[in-house]
Amino acid sequence: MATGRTHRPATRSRGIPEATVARLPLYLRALTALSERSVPTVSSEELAAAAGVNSAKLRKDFSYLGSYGTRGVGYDVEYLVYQISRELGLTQDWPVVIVGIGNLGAALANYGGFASRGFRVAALIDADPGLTGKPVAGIPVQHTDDLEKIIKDDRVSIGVIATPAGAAQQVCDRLVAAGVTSILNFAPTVLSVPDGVDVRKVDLSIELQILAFHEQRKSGEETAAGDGALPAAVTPRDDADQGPDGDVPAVMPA
Amino acid sequence: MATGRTHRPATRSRGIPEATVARLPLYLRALTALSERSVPTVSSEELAAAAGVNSAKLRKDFSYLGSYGTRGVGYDVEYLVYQISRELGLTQDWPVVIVGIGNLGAALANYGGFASRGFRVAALIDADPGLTGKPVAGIPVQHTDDLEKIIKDDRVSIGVIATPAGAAQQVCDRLVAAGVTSILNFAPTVLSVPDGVDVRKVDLSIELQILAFHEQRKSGEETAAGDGALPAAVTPRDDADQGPDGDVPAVMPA
DNA sequence: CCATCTTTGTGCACGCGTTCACAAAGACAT
DNA sequence: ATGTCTTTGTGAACGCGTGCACAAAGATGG
Repeated sequence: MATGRTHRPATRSRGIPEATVARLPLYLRALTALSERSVPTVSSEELAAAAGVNSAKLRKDFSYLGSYGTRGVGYDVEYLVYQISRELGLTQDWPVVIVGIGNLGAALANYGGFASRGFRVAALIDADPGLTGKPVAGIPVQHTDDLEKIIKDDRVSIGVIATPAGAAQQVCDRLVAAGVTSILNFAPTVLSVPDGVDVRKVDLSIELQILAFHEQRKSGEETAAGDGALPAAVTPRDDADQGPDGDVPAVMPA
Repeated sequence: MATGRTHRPATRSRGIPEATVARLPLYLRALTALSERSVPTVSSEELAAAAGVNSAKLRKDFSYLGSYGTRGVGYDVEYLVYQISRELGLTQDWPVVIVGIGNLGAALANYGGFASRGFRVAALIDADPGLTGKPVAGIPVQHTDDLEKIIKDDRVSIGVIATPAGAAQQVCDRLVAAGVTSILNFAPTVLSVPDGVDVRKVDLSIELQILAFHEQRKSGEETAAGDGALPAAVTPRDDADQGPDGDVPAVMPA
């Protein structure tokens, strides 16, 4: 039933791998910086360093777009900026609605990176009548009742959900029903959407927990002689009374 | 030189795959919800549906932690909550500092999901002297000058960077020098960190661009007879004057 | 105690993504 | 025109992640 699918499974639209698509914005950012410094060309090695990836990976990524480099020279910065922008669809206008204007929603509305690349905040929507009409980031907040009308009038296809978890699925359903086919979800919930709708999630809590996992590993490495690596800069956190398997919780399985 | 590495390459600490670690918080969230409804046990099928993943994947994920299920019955909810929490390191206290108290930093400070699972906002730090002392989310903002002291006094090992892009690398360097070994980066920049330091990034702009890519694909599918899927609900966006390869940019490569 | 039924745990195969390593291609100097 | 030097583009191998499909394990009922 495709509930909560985040990365798309294997639809790979025209041959550009999903992993490559996810890196294109990174390259674009690095290239834009070079462009502003009027750098004419760049080698895969330099650009890869700027984007924080392997140079072979970068070359293979670009090879999916076509042969835009010149051997012995590198890539033309301006040309590549245009090609990647076009491939990502950033040469057109993407109206975006943000639903849920709390702390996070307001921060997103104020975020400059939005407007920079083809994205335009078409509307801010919140369920709180007290907010209706109040400007946030220069845009008046509209009430949830008008959600469908806003989506349709402005032909919005991308929605950002920044509501509490409890409201997210309902908002999502309404967005999709009104015609939104891409959703960026900040609410800590798994969203169910029909086929043909893309969902990407940004989950602060999950990221922190992943960091905590690795952090814990760095601290407690008593048992099992180290498998190499783990060189320096490890604060030796003294109170490591967290037995690797010792104590049992109050509750036991039947 | 390991610059800007996000997912760790292949260090796989004790056999738990990175992909599994990334899903554990998802399972934990679903299990916590079940726990609050006093559900005693859950099958892999049910839990997988709640977490939005394949049931076989979930079972394999759990198998890396050990054999915590009972065949014919399922998994004990409370026990699994504890085991996953322990594995993720959430049974201990993780002091976190947030650097950069702008719109986003303030939103993060107010985010409840922080405190819920072992994470504690130890300090808010900003370079603006005008902010120093002012409470945000009930915590007084401290000045960047005291960053090192705060990190060391509170034994902080996780830092959240919510500064503008220009300041991020510098803040990162100071955090790392002071002893932070895990960083969650919200600034749109590639961070360079020494080995042994984990960086995860949350980049709104990148997520939107990935969505735009797929959105563009949904709209313009003139050439190349569809490879199946893509059934309905596609707004037929009329003005598709974006030739798949036709027009050339103003700037051409040499 | 045995049969049946449910659900876990996992062997296996497949596909995607990454990386190495190198041949091909072009720039540039002589 | 020829040779050298740089850098791209990619074939091939490898490893990780995913999902199928099934045997093993235990619960449950007679």
